[in-house]
Amino acid sequence: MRIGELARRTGVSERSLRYYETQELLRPERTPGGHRDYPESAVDRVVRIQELFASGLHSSKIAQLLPCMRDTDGGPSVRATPKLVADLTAERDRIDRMISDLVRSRDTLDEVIQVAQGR
Amino acid sequence: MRIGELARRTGVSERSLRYYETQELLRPERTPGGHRDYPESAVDRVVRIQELFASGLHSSKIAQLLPCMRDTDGGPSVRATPKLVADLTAERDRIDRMISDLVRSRDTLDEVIQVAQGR
DNA sequence: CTAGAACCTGACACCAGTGTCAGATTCAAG
DNA sequence: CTTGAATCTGACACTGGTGTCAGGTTCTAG
Repeated sequence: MRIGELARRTGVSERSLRYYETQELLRPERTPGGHRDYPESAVDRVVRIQELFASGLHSSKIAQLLPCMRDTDGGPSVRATPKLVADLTAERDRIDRMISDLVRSRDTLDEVIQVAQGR
Repeated sequence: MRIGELARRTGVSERSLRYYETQELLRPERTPGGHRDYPESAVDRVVRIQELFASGLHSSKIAQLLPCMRDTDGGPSVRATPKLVADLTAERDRIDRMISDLVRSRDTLDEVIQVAQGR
């Protein structure tokens, strides 16, 4: 599929999809004329990438991580190196802390909203 | 208390504490010589501010939000305007979505870590 | 063949909180 | 008083994913 359709279906801008390619997160085929041609599996992959970006991972970590995920492209999943596992574990813990912050902030907002709306 | 101690106790840099002041998130007293002098309650307040920043709120929203929180300084809490309530509700929903993303990312990382570590 | 939509590359800008440095002033202990 | 630690203001840089624009090429329906 072409970049326009992929953008539409994932909600990610064409600009970002091209950026992902420079970061080696996506490797679309090319038509003879040079247009990008993505496989169907790219949709899921892009959604995953977006989630990981939203979670604060940098593109280089995501690039290392992707080949270790299964169901990415049906391909055999590469096993993460001990170094990468250590990095990912640190990210995991950071995400845990971030979730805690978010929950506290949500509670804070809820309280203010509730107080403001009548009692 | 002085800025150094506040920084130490909250884990927030002095640079950031000064920045918070320009954004009107903190309003410390000043010594005759011009040094900042924070009340004890500033510690909690700074922690809250950090959580809110970490949750993606911008300083202007936080500045509007803070006076509506209770326990901020023992002072009477201002009631949020309908406009502000609408904004905060949108933020709340955004935070909810962010938490969902984070949980999914955490699950992704957990799976890769688990696969890599023996079976 | 042709027109318009879609796509290409490359470049510049932005955001907004934070790090860091420089040079001057204030504070507090001896 | 002196001296070293702490603080002050102001300025510049960075980060890294994304928006946007320009100028050119490819695709596809009629």
